[in-house]
Amino acid sequence: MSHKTDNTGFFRKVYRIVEQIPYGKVTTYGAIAEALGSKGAARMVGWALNSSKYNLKNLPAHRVVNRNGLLTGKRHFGGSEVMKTLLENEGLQIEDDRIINFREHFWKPLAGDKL
DNA sequence: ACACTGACCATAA
DNA sequence: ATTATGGCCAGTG
Repeated sequence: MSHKTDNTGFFRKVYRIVEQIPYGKVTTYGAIAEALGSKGAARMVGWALNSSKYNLKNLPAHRVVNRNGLLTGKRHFGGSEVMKTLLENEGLQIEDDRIINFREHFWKPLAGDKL
């Protein structure tokens, strides 16, 4: 993995969207990939966020969950409850690694922004 | 250059 | 309901 700060292309676009997720809102890997024009590249979004922990530590990566509102990335936040706690601090309710009323807190990335 | 992996997703059986 | 499969594409060995 690259521990550099020179993120190019796809990764940079992912970061650009993630940093726009409003406080208390969440979005999904697939939605980000779709906004980027690569619908099937949802897996790469997670991969980009994985790298982000070496580059951009302020990135609100905890606001990205899978399409079911499941905290699938929790194991990459160090402790097992870290991601959950971060979200709860933003007013979300989580039960069994799933965001309650996920749809109401979902934020759709703006597909139009050029990045 | 090739094979495999991955914080995913949609579809099919 | 669950499992299997293909796609997506950057990174790594």
